[in-house]
Amino acid sequence: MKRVSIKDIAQAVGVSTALVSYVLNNKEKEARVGQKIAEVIRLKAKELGYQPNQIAKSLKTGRSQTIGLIVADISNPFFANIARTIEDEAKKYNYTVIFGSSDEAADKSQNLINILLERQVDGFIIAPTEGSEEQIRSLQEQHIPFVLIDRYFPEISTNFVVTNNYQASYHAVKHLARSGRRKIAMIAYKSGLVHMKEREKGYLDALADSGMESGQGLVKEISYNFIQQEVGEVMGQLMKDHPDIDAFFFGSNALSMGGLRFLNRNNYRIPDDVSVVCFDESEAFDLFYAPLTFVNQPLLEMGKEAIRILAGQISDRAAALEQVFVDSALIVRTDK
Amino acid sequence: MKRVSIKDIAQAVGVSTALVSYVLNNKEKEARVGQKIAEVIRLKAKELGYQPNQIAKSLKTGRSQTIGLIVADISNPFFANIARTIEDEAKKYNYTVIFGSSDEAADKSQNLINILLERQVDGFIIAPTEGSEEQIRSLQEQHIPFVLIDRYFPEISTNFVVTNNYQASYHAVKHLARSGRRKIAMIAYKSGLVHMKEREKGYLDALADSGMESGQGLVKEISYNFIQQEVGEVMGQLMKDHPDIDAFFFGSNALSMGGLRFLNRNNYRIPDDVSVVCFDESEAFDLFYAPLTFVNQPLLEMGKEAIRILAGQISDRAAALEQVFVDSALIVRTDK
DNA sequence: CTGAAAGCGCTTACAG
DNA sequence: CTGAAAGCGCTTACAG
Repeated sequence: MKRVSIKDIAQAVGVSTALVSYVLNNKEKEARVGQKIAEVIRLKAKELGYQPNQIAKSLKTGRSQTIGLIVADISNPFFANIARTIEDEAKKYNYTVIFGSSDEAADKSQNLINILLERQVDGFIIAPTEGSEEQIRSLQEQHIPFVLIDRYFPEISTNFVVTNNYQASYHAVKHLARSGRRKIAMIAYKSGLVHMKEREKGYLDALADSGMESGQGLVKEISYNFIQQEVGEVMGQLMKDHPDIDAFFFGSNALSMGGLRFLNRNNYRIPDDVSVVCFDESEAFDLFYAPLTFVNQPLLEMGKEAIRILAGQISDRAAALEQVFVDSALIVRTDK
Repeated sequence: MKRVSIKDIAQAVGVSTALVSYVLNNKEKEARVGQKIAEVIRLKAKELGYQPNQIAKSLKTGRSQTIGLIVADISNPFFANIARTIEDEAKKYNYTVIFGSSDEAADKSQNLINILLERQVDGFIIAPTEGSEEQIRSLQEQHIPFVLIDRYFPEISTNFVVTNNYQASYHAVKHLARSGRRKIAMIAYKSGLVHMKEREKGYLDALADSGMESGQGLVKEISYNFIQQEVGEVMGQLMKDHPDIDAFFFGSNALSMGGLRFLNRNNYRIPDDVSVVCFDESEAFDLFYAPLTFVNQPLLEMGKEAIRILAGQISDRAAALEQVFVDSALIVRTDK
């Protein structure tokens, strides 16, 4: 059962495909198509249940109206939420989104980029993995529009939308210090990526500015692929070496989950034994026995900005780079 | 900067585009292309950094190697996890996935289907919304491959992969009864969709089989769009009307979250005041003060099956329908 | 106001 | 073993 094409309509009405194309794309004025014939064409199109073939359109116009979204893992709530805002925003610009999960692995990222490029996406939104600098540079050389999200490479001039990680982290730790905590540990990812480094830096500076001894030995880095296993070991060791730790700052939502689980299992009470601040929200917090303070990234705003910038780059390759730092809020929760 | 095409390679090597096409698609044997020339072509392709244009390929072959995934909401952990398994499985079959969220609204679903159809997806995986029967029938009439997931329409013969909702629900409630609960309420969605209806039926039958009075008055239905508001009101009213309720069965992950939040806020202790069983897992359970028993759907298996069936339908439109019921496990958690 | 025609980048019989 | 050619479904100058 062949789908109906522009040609079918043209034949049915008795005009050329050119007219049909103009009318169906609302270019009647530019093409000065007759009023009545336009009406007839439109009617026939509806009657036959015509659906434009976007693939054919793309081939001709060089625009697929599709964008590629590469995140670390679509099943991670942080990225799932980002994906949703991007989906909604993209729709407003008439874009459809193809997504892929890189699992923080450069080779998977490269593979995804290739596949999406073959699919002729008009642009990318990418949460770049460690070691993907060359991939990003290559995109740049090919003049393919993209905007990085969540992280970026300081040494490469690109569009990006990220939260102000340093500041968010600094405030979070300052908050702990102000509420009287004197030995604050941080659990982070083992990653050279700027977002994590900035979070660590914010933590360290906040310690220093609060007159605490350098936290160097109190920042622990976990492998992305073994969070659940490593978090327990690492925190266990930390508490053994430093029984006087009185607060934890968790560098991401997955780290928070793992860390809180450890604290629960080992019967550390929050906030009596240790205080906790988490980077990113989790719906799990709502059910936790203690109110949890966390850094709240404005996902909706990030998604909006990313699409806005990308759409701008697509329609004008010469558009100026945009580097957006959005501010995260520290949501302080306490009812004691 | 034009991307390099098959024509560029042909010219550079001095052969026809036909040869290049055959070689690059590994059809040298069928086309009996010369060994050496094949090698030269391959080399030149690599040298020029050739990337096939999948759009052009699609137009010619009528296959986009793309599948459309329609879920209720990609930011819902249940669907985000499904999406991930589908992404991974699809890749194995060389498919790429475009997704969209319907928000359980039939008009959005229709809109998504249209957009994806225009994009020439080879098939769909759909968690159908209430009232989308006609959309599904229409897909069927157009002989477009698809498989429903999570829910289906009993009155329409289609492929689907769903969990055995009735059974899962029945066991869950039986479990509560066996552990001595005598007045079990259920919080469900207001929905005519079979998955929710079956869950309610399983609940009712389990009550009856356990010698409890009909639970009719103890099933409450919440509007999808107002969970957080309604759940509190509804449960508050329930507890007022039936102070002797000693257990709740929550019909979905979002309902569980809302319900548990209500219990927390109102200081009902689990399991001392009320017992709870949830449909679907949530990472929030790990951090909850009490061990939570839940129905665990095998998402990975569901994703695998869905793609397997869809791929089968795509390559053979005449393939027999497949209706898969996977079994969910009741994960009993208790350390008291 | 309208039509004939080229062409987007491929694949694939067909002919030799 | 290889090339010329048609055609997938569109858009868009160009000519009239």
